[in-house]
Amino acid sequence: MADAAMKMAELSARSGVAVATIKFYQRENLLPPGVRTGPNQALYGDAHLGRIRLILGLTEVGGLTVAAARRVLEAIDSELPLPETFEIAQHAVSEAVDPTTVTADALAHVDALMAGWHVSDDNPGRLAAARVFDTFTGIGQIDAAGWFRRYAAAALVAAEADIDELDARIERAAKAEIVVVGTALGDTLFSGLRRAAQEHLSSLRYPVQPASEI
Amino acid sequence: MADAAMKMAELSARSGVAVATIKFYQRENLLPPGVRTGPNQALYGDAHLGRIRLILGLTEVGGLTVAAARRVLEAIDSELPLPETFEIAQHAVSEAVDPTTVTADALAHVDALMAGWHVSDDNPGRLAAARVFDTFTGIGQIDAAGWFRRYAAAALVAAEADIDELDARIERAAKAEIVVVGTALGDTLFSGLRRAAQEHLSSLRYPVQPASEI
DNA sequence: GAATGTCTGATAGCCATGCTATCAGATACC
DNA sequence: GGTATCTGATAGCATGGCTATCAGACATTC
Repeated sequence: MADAAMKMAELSARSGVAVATIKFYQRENLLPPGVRTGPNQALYGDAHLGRIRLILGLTEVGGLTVAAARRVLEAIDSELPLPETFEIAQHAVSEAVDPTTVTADALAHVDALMAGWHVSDDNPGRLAAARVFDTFTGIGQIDAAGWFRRYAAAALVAAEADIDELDARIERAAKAEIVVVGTALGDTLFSGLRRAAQEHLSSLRYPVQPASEI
Repeated sequence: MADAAMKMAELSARSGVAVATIKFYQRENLLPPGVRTGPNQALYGDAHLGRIRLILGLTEVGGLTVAAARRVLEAIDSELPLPETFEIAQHAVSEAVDPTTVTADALAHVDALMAGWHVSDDNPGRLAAARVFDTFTGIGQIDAAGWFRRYAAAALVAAEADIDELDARIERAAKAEIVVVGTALGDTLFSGLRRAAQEHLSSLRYPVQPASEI
């Protein structure tokens, strides 16, 4: 199974992705070209197969657009220092928030939560959190400060787990991949686990009684 | 400002949403019709304004599709018991995961994390988490168990905050709205805060040095 | 050394989503 | 009574993510 060389048809069969779609990924620069063996022949290897699986993970599971996946994959492939790779991944998975659309009040509240954190002003997450704050108050939900504080605590736990995973890798390529994958899939993982935890806690606190009406 | 009655043009101006878009929301049953005062005249109130803001929050900030937002709004409007409303909101914000696409192994791992939790087998979050597990191992990242465990802890913290917010409301309508909004926006909030926490922890652990490379 | 099948890049098309533009007729209101 | 505005209905448009088709170049088998 080591370093199998194959042509397009086999790559398609093994990845479960249609030939036309693989070509689409190549056109979009998500997938490098094969090794050319003639004007219209090329061979693909296990690296291509892995790359396709990574693309599917980012797009289908992580919910990234093709454009975001491209930026993220470029960051992996680059030889940029890790912090830059991290930053690119963060920007790719966070859809841009126009800074002028969030209120100063919301930013102040969010910054208060993150007192003591070293976070740059244009961190995409900071703006996204502030926008959630604005949305909450705009909808008429007030007193969300406690909710926000506890989410910040949860976020810190998750981010520590992320960084520890990063530390556990040695090579830059492995670190870069875990940064990207963790950034993209961490959101999906958390939201899944939160749903499960909600059901668990809800069933504890609101036990289902016969003919209950609340 | 109480219960202002207005026509379409004013509703559009006050919400910042184009008239055609408001009509689109009505067609899609996101927004109830106005109070008809003639064959081609209708009046709208503050409830419509609030509803539009809620729609924008769900779609633009929470990232719901129009179809998902419709399901969620219907759940709010219904007089269903709260647990059902919760469940609808959960399904609406989680894109469906085909249970046959996740491996038994992944489910076993996820279930091990949630040992002691009361979670039904078809909880969408459980399946989503298992799919992330599969994606992780399919990409060649192993030993993610520690990472998963810590995310589960974070999810529990967040879910507790969710349920406490719910308990803080009294009326069903308020509870239903916080359930829906919290479910939809909680993911966005967390992902923002996690990004910020990542930058914070990363800067602590990998201090930027002059000419550092890694 | 041809016949048959497979590969290639390029191009165009398709479908879903989320609006947006236009229309014709009815009403508001000065 | 005349202009501005409202109404629902319908059609159109932009983007994203594929997917189908094509003509021409190999490859493989006999």
